[in-house]
Amino acid sequence: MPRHPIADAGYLDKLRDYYAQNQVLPSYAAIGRLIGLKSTSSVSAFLARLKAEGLVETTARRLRPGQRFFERPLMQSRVAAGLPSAAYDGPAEGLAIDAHLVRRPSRTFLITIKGDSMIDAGLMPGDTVIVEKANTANDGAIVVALVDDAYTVKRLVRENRRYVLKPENKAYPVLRPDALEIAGVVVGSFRRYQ
Amino acid sequence: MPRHPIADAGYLDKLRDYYAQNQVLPSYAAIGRLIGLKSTSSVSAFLARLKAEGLVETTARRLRPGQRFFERPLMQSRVAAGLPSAAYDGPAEGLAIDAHLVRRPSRTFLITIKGDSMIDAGLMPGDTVIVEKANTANDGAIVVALVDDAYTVKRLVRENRRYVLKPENKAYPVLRPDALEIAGVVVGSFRRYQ
DNA sequence: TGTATTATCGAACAAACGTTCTGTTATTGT
DNA sequence: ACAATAACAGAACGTTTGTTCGATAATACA
Repeated sequence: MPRHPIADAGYLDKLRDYYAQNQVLPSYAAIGRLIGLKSTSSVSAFLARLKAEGLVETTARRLRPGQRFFERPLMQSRVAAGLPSAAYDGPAEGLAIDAHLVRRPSRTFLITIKGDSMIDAGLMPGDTVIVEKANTANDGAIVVALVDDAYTVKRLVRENRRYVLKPENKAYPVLRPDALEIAGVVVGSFRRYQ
Repeated sequence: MPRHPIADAGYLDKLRDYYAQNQVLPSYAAIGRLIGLKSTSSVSAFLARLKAEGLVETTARRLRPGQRFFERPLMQSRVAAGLPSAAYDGPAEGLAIDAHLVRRPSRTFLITIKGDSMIDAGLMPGDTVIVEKANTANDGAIVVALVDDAYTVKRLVRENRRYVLKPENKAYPVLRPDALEIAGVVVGSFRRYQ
């Protein structure tokens, strides 16, 4: 009795809302209560549909969001009409941002940018960079290096046979420390206004 | 028998990594396997410690991440000695990225920066800006405006008696649209490398 | 040394879990 | 009008869940 031909869309929205607020998916019974299904078998069928679409997965009897679960319309520059309502009124972006930026939490730390030596790379004073701990890094990567007991964020560049630390600001000189100790690789950055 | 005085730090790391990869917390038995505890009662005790610190919560028999679960250690520029190992200093300086950047989830959406018109403000092509929906904005704020059916990110500046949209790149002209419709205010931005 | 304290294990257990099967009702297509 | 289909409810089920209790061993402190 398909009362709502494609009610799944609305159901999914509610599931996403719940996850955004709780960082957990509810039990089948709770999902039923949430979206208005009285039987867990109905929930099971509903979830089977979502599974087929890659929206959720089950591993070891544990329901979890699938790849597509977090897909949401990112605003495009071009817009047909109206205001950004496709932005999905639910509070899900927060977690998406975190997962997007932090891949390995246990190896990740943050450093606040001091000064404008990396400004041409778009790193302004006060910005926070996301760093993954590492002892080595590729040529051209932005790294956090330990120089004179202070962390410094610079671009690692190969110069002849050695690596040097290059600021992204012509007003600053290239650093050629005797011992170059790398603390980590910058994998992202963020900033808040005001 | 405290074989590891503060082993919880390492345990927590593993939990966080697991969550980052799976978007779900494992069952008690699986947590035991993950961190090396053979009894679910040990896991229960371990989790009780995390609960006391606000790192996880339990609602209706369902384990979920707490507020502090997503905090990342924030390093200081100056470092006394050694590498950043401060992963678990109790209430250490930590920052939950999503909560930091997204204050009002229901009014927040994201836009990807196209072009280099805001590069002097540190917004590079490909950066994502976090936008709070609003119809008005303060003088000097970076806003998302609707100009010719396209979203554009510019700085809102008062010029005589009207507001204009000022790029942060001298190569671009100031926009003086007849009708200035503001979609939202940029409250933050982030970028991922590679 | 002796006594708390803490971290862990092992086992027992009721509650909750998700699956599966059967039956009912509404819609769709012919 | 009638079969086929789809969405759902309800009940039965074996499994898994997380809690709790008692016991053990290692450290910390007096």
